[in-house]
Amino acid sequence: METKDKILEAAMQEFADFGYRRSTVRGICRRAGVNIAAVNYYFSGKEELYRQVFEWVIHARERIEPPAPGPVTTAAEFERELRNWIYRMVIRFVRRSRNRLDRTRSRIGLHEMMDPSELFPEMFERYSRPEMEAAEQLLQLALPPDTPRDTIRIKICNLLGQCFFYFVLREFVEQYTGEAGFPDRCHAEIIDEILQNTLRGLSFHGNRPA
Amino acid sequence: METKDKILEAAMQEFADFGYRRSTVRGICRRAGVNIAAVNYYFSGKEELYRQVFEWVIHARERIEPPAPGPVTTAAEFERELRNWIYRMVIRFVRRSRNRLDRTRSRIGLHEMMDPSELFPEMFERYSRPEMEAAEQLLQLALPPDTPRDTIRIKICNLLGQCFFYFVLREFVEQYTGEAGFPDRCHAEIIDEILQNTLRGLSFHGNRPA
DNA sequence: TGCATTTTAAAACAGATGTTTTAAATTACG
DNA sequence: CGTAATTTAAAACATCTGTTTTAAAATGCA
Repeated sequence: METKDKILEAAMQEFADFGYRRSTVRGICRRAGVNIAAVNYYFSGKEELYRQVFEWVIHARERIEPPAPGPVTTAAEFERELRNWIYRMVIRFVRRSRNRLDRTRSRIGLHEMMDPSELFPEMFERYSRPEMEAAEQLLQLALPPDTPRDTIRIKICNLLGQCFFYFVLREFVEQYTGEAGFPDRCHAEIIDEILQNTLRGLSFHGNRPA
Repeated sequence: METKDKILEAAMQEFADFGYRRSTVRGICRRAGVNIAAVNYYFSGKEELYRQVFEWVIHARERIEPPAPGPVTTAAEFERELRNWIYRMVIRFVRRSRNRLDRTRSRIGLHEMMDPSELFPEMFERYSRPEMEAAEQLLQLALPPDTPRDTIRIKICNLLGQCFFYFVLREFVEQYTGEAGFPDRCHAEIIDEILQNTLRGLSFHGNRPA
C-alpha cells in the first residue's frame, strides 16, 4: 500500500481513538509503520492531515445521507421514522455494529463534539445540522404549530442527550453499571426507552399524527 | 494570603476551566501570582495538588449531602422529589447560579467524567454513586417491583443524559442554537421538560404512587 | 546505464510542560 | 542581634510534541 494511504488509514484510527488533540504524529506513524517525517512530507503537518481525514468523514456522511423519511400521516409512520432517527444516532457508536468505517467516522465526530478543534463549526454544519433539522421537522409534525422554538430545541436536545449519554460518558456508564459493554449489550432496549420517552413527550400535547 | 492557599484557590479555577490534563502548573502559578517551583514545594507535584483539590470537591459534596427525600406517598410528593433531584443535577452547571463554589466543584467533576484521570473511579463512588442511588430508589417507588435492573439503569441514564447534555456538549448546543447562553437562559424549562419526560416514562407502567 | 526526481530515514530543532536544583530572601526564635 | 529553618525566585533539566533539515535510498525515464 502507498505510504500516504497507510498514514491516512492509521490517522483515522488514531483520531477515532484519541481525538485530534491527544493524537500524536509519532503514534500515527507507528501505526502506519512509516517514518515520522512522512506526515510532513505527504501532508504539510498534523493539522492538514486531520483536515483530510475530516473531509473523508464529511464526504462519507454526505454520500450515505440519512434516508429521506417516508410519508408520515399515521402515528405508526411517525413512530417508525422517529425510531429510525434514534436508531441511526445510537447504532453508530455500538461496538461490533455492522459498519466499522461508519463507527470510526462517528467516533471522530464524537471527539470533535467533546473537545472541539477549530474545525468543529464546519463539522457541525455539514455533519450534524442535517440530522438536527431532520429531527426538528419530524417533531414538528407532532407538535402544535405555534410551539416556541426554544421548546422544540429543548425537546431535540433532550432526545439527543439520551442517545449520546452512553457514548459520550462511556466510562461513567461503565463505572455505574460495573459492566464494560452495557451500552452495547442493551442498545436495543435503550433505543426503545428513548423512543417511548419521546413519543410520550409529544403525545402529551395531543397533536401526535392520528 | 498564604502561598499554599493561593495555589489551591488558583488550582480549583484552573482545573474547573480545563480539567486535569489540560491544566498547566505554569497556568496555576500565573493565576496564583507565585513562582512555578511553589507547586512542587508545597505539594509534591501537579498530581498531588490535583488530589488535594479533588479531596476538597468530595468533602464539600459529602458535607452538603443532598437533602434526605421527604416522605413519598402521593404523586405530588413523588413529583416534588424527582424535580428536586433533576434541579440539583442541572442547576449546578448553570452560569450565575447561586453557589459559585458548588459550580466550580461541579465543573471539576464534569471534566473528570469527560476525560477521566486515574482518580475517576474514586470520584464516581464517593461523588456520583450516592446521587445515582438516590435516583434509583426514587424511581423504584414508581416502577413494578420486578422491573429488571437493566431497565432501571437505562431509565436513570436517560434521565441523566438529558440533564448533562447541555453542559457536557456545551459547544455543540451553542452551535445548534446559535446562542452562547441557551442552557443558562432556558434552564427552568429544561428542568420542566426533563421532569415531564421522566414522569410519563414512569406512569406508563401504571405504578406511579397514587 | 545514467541522471533527475521522488521517497524514505535519521537526526536535530523548537516549543511546551512537569520537575529539580541552587541560591537568595525572608522568617522564626533563642 | 544572629543563626537556623523556611520560603521564594530563577534557571536549568528532562521529556514529549510537531516540525525541519539533511542525506541516503529508491524510482522513473530518456
